Amino acid sequence: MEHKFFIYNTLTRKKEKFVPIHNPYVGMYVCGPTVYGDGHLGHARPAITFDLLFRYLQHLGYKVRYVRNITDVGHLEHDADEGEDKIAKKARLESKEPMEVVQYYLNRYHKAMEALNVLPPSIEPHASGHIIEQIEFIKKILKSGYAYESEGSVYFDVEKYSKRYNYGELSGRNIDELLETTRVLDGQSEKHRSADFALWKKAQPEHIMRWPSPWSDGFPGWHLECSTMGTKYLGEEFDIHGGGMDLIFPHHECEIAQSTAALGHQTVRYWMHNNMITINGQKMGKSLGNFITLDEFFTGKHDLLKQAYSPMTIRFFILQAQYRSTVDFSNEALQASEKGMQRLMEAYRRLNSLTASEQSTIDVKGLRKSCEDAMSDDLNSPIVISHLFDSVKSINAVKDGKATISSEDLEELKSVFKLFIEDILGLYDESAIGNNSSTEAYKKAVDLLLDIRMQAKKNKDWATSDKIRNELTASGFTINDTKDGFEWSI
RNA sequence: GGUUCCUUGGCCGAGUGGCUAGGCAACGGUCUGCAAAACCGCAUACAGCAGUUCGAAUCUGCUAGGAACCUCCA
Repeated sequence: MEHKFFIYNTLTRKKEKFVPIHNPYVGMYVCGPTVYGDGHLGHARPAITFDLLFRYLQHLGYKVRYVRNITDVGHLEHDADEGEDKIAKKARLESKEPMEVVQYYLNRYHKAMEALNVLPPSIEPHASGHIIEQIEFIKKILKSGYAYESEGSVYFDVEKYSKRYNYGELSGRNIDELLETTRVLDGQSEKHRSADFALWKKAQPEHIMRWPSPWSDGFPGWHLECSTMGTKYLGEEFDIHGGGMDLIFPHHECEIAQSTAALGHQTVRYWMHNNMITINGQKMGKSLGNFITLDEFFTGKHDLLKQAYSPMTIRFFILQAQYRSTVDFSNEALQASEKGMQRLMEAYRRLNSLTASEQSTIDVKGLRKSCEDAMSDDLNSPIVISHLFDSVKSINAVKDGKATISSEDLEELKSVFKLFIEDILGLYDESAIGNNSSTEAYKKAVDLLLDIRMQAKKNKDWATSDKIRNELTASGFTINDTKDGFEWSI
């Protein structure tokens, strides 16, 4: 299998040709959500970006194992010394078991992801389910000498590590500066340096999420789960690791350090990072309090939203930007996406009612390759969409009788549209009506009404024809007359 | 303060040296009983200044504005 698929590697800061380690198998790991709150628009971005990657890799013929973790141990809220993890805190506030909180938000996350047509990953490991593995991982780092125990906690020794390896290579941070600016630590701290990070944290008495370990009853550090679970399920070396750009430092930098310290080599070939979604030019984030949850988008219930936006509108909106660009949220932009997507899906539907002719006056041949080239250029979904829109014009021209299409070209166009719209971009027709026997009957009934209207039109009985159209419109249907008939949708 | 990055027409958003992005909106027109849909036409955009070049939105420098990371964050 040989493909020219280029992806931007954060580690080298350039686009590189994708070559899997164990062709045709591909391992990809993506940082998933910390489940202590509802998912917001920002969470949709990596989910959709890496869903696009997952789908495209499969289209290219790779056998992909996609691992997306669930962080349910909770990252530390503030400085480690006064640490209380987010899930424990939320649990206390809501008087619930931590795992009850986790389950609640995880269910809601899954529901939102399903609505966005994000395929479930192959494995969705929980950090809390891999405490033993994480402890073993810490032991390896201790054994290699890059960690130290202090007051029941274990910390990673960044300075020592940086003498042999390159701490900061992913984020472009200068280790000397990092160490320089963090040199002053009061003697009370357990950490030798503040640049050091926790691998194991001793739990305070009030800390309810805790597990036994050789060092103390406590919990694993924030970065460890990804190193541990990534290598557990994908091997000591795997192809792709993804996540949001805000995770580059310190999260992914620490991951590289941990894995390298434990195993003696790096584990990840290609690091991919999606950019942020902004709101008024500023990052949408939990800590900034300027986020809009996915449910709020779906229902339109938020002060900043002028209307509800369907899951597919959100998905299309995100796919209209390349994943490494920021996307600025605004009602105008979302409305433009909604309209545009409707036009695209309308044309896709129309494809099934086109009549083929002997010859084509439109050009269909280049489309498949153009779309593939765009996808292969670091997942350039906006270019794919622009190519599809070019074909929308052709489809409409045929529909209007201003152009013709051969049956061969029509089949090709249908095939390419299905492939890119449904299989790769993961868009589905939200206004499509199912195909079971009851909807068949319902469709026939609507068709019958509109046939009667056509008859009335022929007789210039505008009162009857307008009545039928108006009543149906009032019930939520959209009726469009065509050259020699009608189209309807709901 | 340090590191990195961004600034494209009314809005969103591709493009990284010469050749059309695309979508939405607006405007004009065609079609139509009306409406809708569709189609056609339409913006000589690239933050500012200077430089490199036969030629720059695209390279270099400076200026202005903005962002991300440096602390949990997708």
